[in-house]
Amino acid sequence: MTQPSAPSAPDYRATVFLPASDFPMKAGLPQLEPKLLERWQRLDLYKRLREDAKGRKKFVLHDGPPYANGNLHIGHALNKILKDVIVRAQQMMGRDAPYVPGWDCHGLPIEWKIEEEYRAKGKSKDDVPVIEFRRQCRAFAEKWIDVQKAEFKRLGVVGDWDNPYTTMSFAAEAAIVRELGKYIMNGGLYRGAKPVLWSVVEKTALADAEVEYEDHTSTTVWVRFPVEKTDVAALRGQSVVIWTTTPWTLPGNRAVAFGNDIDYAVVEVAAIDDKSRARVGERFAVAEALREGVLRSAGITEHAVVERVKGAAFAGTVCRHPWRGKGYDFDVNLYPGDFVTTEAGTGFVHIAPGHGEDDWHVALAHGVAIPDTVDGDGKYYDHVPLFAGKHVFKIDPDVLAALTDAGALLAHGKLVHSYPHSWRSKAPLIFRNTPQWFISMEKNGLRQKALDAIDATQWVPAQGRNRIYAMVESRPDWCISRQRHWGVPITVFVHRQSGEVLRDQAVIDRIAAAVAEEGGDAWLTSPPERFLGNDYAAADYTQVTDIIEVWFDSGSTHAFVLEQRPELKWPADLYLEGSDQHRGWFHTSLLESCGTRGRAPFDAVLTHGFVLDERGRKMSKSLGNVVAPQDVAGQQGADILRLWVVASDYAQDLSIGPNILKQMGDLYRRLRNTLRYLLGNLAGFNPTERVSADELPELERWVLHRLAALDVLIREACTSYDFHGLFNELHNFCAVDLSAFYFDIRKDVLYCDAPDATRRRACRTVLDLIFDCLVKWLAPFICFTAEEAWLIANPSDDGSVHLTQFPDIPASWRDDVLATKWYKVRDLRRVVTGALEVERAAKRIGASLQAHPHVWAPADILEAVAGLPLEDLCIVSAITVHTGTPPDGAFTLPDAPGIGVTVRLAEGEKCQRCWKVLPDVGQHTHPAVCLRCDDAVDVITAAA
RNA sequence: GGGCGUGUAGCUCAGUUGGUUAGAGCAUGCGCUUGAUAAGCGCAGGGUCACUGGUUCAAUUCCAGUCACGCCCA
Repeated sequence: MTQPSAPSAPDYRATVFLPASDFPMKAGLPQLEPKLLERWQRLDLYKRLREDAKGRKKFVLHDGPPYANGNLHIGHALNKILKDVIVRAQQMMGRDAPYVPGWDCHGLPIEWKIEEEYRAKGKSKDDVPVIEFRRQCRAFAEKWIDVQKAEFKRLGVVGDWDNPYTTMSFAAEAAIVRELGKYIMNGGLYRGAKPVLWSVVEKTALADAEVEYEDHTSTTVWVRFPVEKTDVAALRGQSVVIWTTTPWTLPGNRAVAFGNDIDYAVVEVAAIDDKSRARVGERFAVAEALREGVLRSAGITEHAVVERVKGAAFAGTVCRHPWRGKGYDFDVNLYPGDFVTTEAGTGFVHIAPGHGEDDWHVALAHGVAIPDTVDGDGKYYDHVPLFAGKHVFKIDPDVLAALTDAGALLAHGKLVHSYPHSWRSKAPLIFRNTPQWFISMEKNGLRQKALDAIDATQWVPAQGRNRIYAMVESRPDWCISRQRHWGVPITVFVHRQSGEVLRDQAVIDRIAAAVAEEGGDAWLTSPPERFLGNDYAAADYTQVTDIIEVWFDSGSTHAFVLEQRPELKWPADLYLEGSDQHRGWFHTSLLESCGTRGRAPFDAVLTHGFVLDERGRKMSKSLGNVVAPQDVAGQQGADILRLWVVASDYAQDLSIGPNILKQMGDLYRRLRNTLRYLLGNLAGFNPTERVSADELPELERWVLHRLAALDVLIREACTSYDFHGLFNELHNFCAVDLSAFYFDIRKDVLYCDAPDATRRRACRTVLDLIFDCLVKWLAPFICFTAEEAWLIANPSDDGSVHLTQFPDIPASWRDDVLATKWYKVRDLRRVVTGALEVERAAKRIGASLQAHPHVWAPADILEAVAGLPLEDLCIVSAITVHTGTPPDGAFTLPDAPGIGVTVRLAEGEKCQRCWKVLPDVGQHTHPAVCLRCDDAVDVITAAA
């Protein structure tokens, strides 16, 4: 055992260099971060960054605009932090990386909010002038821009917040008008009539993104269509049965579709139950696969199949509309349709060309008239027999009655199924034939240009390419019109006589100039002569009053942001959004740009997944699993949230919740304590202490090698925007290489060597380098903490770690031979450490300095450790190395073959200063110390 | 219902061109230290690699299907 120190043992604590730092262990991020934000504001950091980077190669990440309503949610935070990390990393890798945030301002959700305010006051929006209504929408957007701006800034996102872009600035609106003008001039824009998803509540067509699918109970009907003429003998004078979940579309029926390859049966009814509407002896056709179900639904208990045919046999078949004689006196022809399936129904699909996409295509293909039957409110037009003026959502009983009167109703029922609803009003939608404005996918080869552009783009991760390619390949023409108020007007004049769109660049220029001065209101408030000039008579033209859908706005940001801001460039290096934007912003930006400029507005597109809770579920108020970024920033700090972003694999969906945030807090503490320990041991560090590289001990050179290896990783990861693996590496470096190895070993030197000892100066030289690397590498990630630490090491009124670049690592630091050798050193150390653990468990030692291990090792290991201060590396007071095989009973590890360790107690007494147990303790000038400490105390007292 | 994805320890992530006991860090437990101390060091436990089939001498890895979850579409 060590000698117990005498009660009067001298206290050398004052002569030991313990870490001392103003960098607190406890971060207090919620208090610290706002102060640093103030500092950056005072420094005008964004402007300084631009000045610093002037002339460097640009890196432009173009911000996808969030919608300006409501507070930020965790998805916004993920997106903006990821952007910020990339922008900061590029800047620190030597690029000029400006970042101009933006907002999407027009559109239905804001319009709806304003309408709600009116409704709350018992007023209708129709009571206010359009201009006033638009003014209120604008004010609403402005309010939320301010709120979101503050919330984004709080997360540490650096950018040109004083000068962001918005889609509602007059300049943007004018640019959008000019973009639209390009499609007017090149013929890509056309007016079509087409069934679109329509909300009868909001009285508008809806964009795909505005539609939600929810369960809805529909009335289902099985309807006989009497056959006039057919080649299927058994069916003559009988009927074809259709099934539909939308009885209200029957007045719009103009055809019936069948599947060419489907097997059909003509059945004859033999017996029915008492509730059945079928008639014994009647015949009808139905798909063989659906026969049983149809018969059951119709209450038919016995039947005979009188003929079986392939669907193709129905070609040329003509039916009557069930309401013939009541205003529906037209033929209903049967046509093949590849959308017909045997999954539900009867195998015959009723075709109402104004009420469905498939229906519309069938009508177009066969020259069937496309009737308008329903107005914008959901009421049948006056010209619709039987149902004029009635509402489609209340008409089911009338339709059933009329079908029954006509003897056409075979059966009816109810069905709960997924059905489109408006995302705002939650009301069910209908397909309705409406005049709309489209951008053609084929005119000017837009589709092919877009597909080519997709292949010319780098997609990160690569799967994104397939996703958007499939969409663009199959998408219909782009419907850009909305029958609403809050948006950029579709600035088109249509000739009253010919219906032709006016194509005149001079007119477009006049409109754009007016919009640039007065906003989109100019179109609504000016007399048409202002734009038409003297070349056209206003009386000859009608002015379109629709507005442009918001996706065209945001799809045009490249035109009014990238192209027009001198600090940016077109195309952008990178677009970065959630994976839903394959259908959204990536998609519309691609189309808009390909249609006007022939290529994508980006070179690369990065997508990230969605944020889920810790169990992988969507966040929702009802589940109570929502994590708000404002709460995280306020309770744990924005740096914790930033760490979460960086530690997560954004290529997949991301999880967050209390446990994960706690873990991020733990990881953060390790990083923070590493910085703190570095700062603490660099207290009073003076560059003149530095030791040149060739004087460094091997251990220090090994650390430099690790820094060099990390430097490569950092640059690779930042270049490929792939941070989570890097973050693991950085954290492991701090935990494993530094804290558990280098720092632990060098404590003795740092604390106890004399200040002028080369060994200590070498260590501090390297600590300084580690700190410089680490704080800069971490700066894009934990931007607040990095700044806090940086300012302690580099006090300054106007300095910032964010104005630095990643350190240039000399190539000479890399030493792979040394690294290989030190794997062996650490193998040996692991065996020693393991042996000490056995001693500790047996209560023979406590501190490792009480031990004197004897080590047996193979020649290659011994060669590796030759000349190294093994007792320091193993943190023991003495160590003895033997060649040959270890004795029986020596401690070994399976993965370190040939290395064996036995442990004896170190001989001598405990040095009261450095706590090593050494034979010479007590033989020097100062009492109860070893030789090294004796000298050190001399130096320190002499200096004092 | 269709398209695109994902599923490896409690958590964040590695890994496998198919091949011995599947790794790291964190968390947990135990021990040490008490001169990084609401810190530091060490050791240990913890995984039927979503499930089921198939190919193969051999599958977590390849194939097919199933389930779960997410995004997009209908």
